[in-house]
Amino acid sequence: MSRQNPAHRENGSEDAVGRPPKFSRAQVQQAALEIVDRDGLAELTMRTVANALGTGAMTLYGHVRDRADLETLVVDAVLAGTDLPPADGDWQTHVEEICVATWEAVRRHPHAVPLVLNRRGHSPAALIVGEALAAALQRGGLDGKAQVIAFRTLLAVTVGGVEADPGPSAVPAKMGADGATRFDLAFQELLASDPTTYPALRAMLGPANALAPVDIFRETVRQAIAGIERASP
Amino acid sequence: MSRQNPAHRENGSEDAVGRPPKFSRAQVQQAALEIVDRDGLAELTMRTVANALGTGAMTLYGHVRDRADLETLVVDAVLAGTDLPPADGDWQTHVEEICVATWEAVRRHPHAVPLVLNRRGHSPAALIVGEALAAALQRGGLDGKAQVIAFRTLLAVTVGGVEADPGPSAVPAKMGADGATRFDLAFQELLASDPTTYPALRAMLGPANALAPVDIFRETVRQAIAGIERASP
DNA sequence: ACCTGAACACCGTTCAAGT
DNA sequence: ACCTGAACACCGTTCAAGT
Repeated sequence: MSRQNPAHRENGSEDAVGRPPKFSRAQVQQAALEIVDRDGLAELTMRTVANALGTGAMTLYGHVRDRADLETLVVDAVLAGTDLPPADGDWQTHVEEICVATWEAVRRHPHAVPLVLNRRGHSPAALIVGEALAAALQRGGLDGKAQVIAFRTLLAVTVGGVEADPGPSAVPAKMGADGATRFDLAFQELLASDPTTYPALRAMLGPANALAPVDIFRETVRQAIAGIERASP
Repeated sequence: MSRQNPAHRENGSEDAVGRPPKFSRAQVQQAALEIVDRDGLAELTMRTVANALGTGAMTLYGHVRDRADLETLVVDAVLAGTDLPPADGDWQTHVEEICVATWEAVRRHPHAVPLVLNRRGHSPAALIVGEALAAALQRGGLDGKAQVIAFRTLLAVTVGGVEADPGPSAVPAKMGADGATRFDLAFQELLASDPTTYPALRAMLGPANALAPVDIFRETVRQAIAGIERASP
């Protein structure tokens, strides 16, 4: 997992004569994720990560290309936590479980959500999840165009599901650029500040708050799968 | 549009004796969006926006609470560009057109996509789009739980659709924290760098690249609607 | 009331040295 | 070969003045 840049060596493999590196890229990854989970996104810094590893900021550049690479490392750690289900049973259930497992993995790290949205395309772990999803759709008999559409629908539903409701994030000590309150809360606040308009939105508030997030998400995935089946019966 | 913080006065309404403000919040919004579109996200700065308006950075704080508020202003401008369709014809087509219109509005500002993902919950313009979508679903006879699920599905598909393929962004002069290459490109690069694994993903590359982004997106919306219909016939 | 420069406490990253 | 402090060119924002 997470071998991002071939130019950076993995682990303690000292080639030639020099000293072995003080720590591995995996340790950088773990330290970064811990900081994000514990202190929030705004605290993720070259300096804070280096400090957690007991070195100076510049030492990180032996393991990480730049700040974007560090962020990718965090995203990769989050997505690597996806508990992919075995490929048995009907393909519909299999697809559903893959999406829910991915959603749950991201939800375990609410502070990392903005990073996941922006950098999942660079994460090798995202490839593994994507491959599982694509294979499940193949197993369902979809091919070519139908498979591409279905793949994009399910990816969009999963990513969009995380984005809309990234989970209860403890208010970070220092507010990140992404804001302390997440979408749903902010949305409801906005709605509350203008109580005369938006009747259709307001009518949904009651039913929405009566449902558990995971149930809402699972149902959106089921509806997506139903739509896929109907398109390719 | 975009009255975010009641503490900040709109436009040139000088109350009492003092001098009138040199510019309006709307002008800040326009200047910020222009910078994002032209120079990319990394160039959006209190100082660059202020400079575009011919003042010092601190003057912005009369119109904007902080940097996050400035970003919300950009998001609001993007979403306010949504060309909402009239509410006639069948509700399915109406819903489809709302989603496509939203997707197109965001796609007109590819550099702003990360901002939209992170801050749409704070945008009044997002409320307007959401209300239109909710009303269309009501018109389709959905109510309570079914409406909430359908709303979340369509929102997820739209947001996720933008995220997965935010459109061709001219390489910014200075690369932003979000990276110059967008998801799809990065993903294909990653895939190409490991040509032995991920057969199911690789099998989709051909069909995927043969389809126009808008066609893919429209089809995912149609499938989502089909799934909604099946759940609430 | 509104504007604004100076200054503060940060960033990511380059550079030039250390061992 | 690997590490690292100093330094550079930035940030967002506070503060204390200006008019």
